[in-house]
Amino acid sequence: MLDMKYLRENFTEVKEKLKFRGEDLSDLDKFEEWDTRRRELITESEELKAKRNDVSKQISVLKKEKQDADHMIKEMREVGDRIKELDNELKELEDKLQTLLLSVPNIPHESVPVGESEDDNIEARTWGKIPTFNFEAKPHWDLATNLGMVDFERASKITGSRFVFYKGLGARLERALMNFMMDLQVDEHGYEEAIPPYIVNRDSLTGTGQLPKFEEDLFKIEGWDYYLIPTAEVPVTNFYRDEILTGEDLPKKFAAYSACFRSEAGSAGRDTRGLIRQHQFNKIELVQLVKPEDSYEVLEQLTGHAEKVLQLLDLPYRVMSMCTGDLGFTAAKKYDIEVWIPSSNTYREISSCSNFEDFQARRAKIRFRREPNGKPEFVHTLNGSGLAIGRTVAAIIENYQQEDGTIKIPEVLRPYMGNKEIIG
RNA sequence: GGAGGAGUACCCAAGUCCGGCUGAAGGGAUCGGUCUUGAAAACCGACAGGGGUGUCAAAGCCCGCGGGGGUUCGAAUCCCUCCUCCUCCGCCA
Repeated sequence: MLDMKYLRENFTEVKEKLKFRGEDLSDLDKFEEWDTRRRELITESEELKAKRNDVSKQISVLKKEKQDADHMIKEMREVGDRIKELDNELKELEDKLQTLLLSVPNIPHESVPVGESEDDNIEARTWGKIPTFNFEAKPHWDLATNLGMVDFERASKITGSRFVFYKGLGARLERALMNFMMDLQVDEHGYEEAIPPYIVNRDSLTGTGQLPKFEEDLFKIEGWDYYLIPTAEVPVTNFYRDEILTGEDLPKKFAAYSACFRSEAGSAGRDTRGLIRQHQFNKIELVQLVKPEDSYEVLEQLTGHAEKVLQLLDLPYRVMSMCTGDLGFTAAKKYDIEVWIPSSNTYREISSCSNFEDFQARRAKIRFRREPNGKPEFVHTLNGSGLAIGRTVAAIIENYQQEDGTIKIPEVLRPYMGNKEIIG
């Protein structure tokens, strides 16, 4: 959410910057009119309230002295009615204004490349050597199924499409990665370990920006105003919602393990096979709350923390800087980390690291005080996958496959896999 | 699921029956000071906070006693509703 005062004072400039996002901004035109009317209503209502407060005190005195106050009471009754009218109109208007503000995307940072689609994203760097095979690389779903690591067909029977049943060394690999990633982020990068609720309420999803605009992407619990989390970002960022931290509290760094649930509305037919696009997947999520002046430096660090996982697993990847048209609704700046997937001869997103500046903090009212008696300021929030575990499994299976269909286990994972060296 | 109880500021807590100098007491913590070689103790002082409006800035004003609504000239106090927490019973991983 943008700051109302900032929007008021920089209206044309903000509109100009948001244009590059390629989102529909026609509603924004109503802002100035509504904002003006809002302040008119507040002024009139508050003047009357001041009067009422004053006269009520006089009435109190008169009553105590056993004097007549009927005419004042009668007058104040009318004032009260008028206040009620004004406040009703005000509430209606503020609801509309709030809805409007909640649907305006974040302003891109000046370092974000201008562009319309993913084709305009800029490659920031690449790492690792793309493997060459002297045989035809097989897709991970065939390899994993043949090795008894996963069962897609039975998952479909049990639930439906876009679900997977991990078993045997597949389940073990998933669990090994979970522990490996968490140990790295906690022990080496200083994050606090977290396991959040997988079900959250509407306020939390509004705080991080999934609601009100993107309800169709979520699974909702029938009969409740609860939703399955699409990412641990939601419960973890909301940990300090409606709170004021102190300057010394910052930065807050969480590494959270959770399952993630996504309806994948609108991606029918895409990535229908394999582990890439599932309704449910596991993820280690990095979340940081920092002082505003630190957030861009921290974005680089946090992206590095995610990259480190791939480096230790020796999986080739590239880092893409998202252009204005591919930023998403909430981010001011975003890097996607894409891992090499041999069977499709391309890089696929495995992590997304974003700086939201104060966009989420304002929605969720997460603030801090620099000095004991200082004015509260909004923190900056950041997050990034460190990493999506299902996609990491897919990448390992494909990059570490051997001609006979077995999979070499990356060395750093072997302690987590009973010191096995090969799945086969 | 059944029966009770409770939410007041950073923490504890009075006030709620009986609406009006409560414009929220008191204590602790915190911050500043005096004293001291330094510290502790003691004493003195500051301390709702937050939001809104307004303004170059400010003053002023409005709203704030878990959230929302209502009654009233006037609500921490009365009414309705929701949420959270606690105790007991039942059930249960």
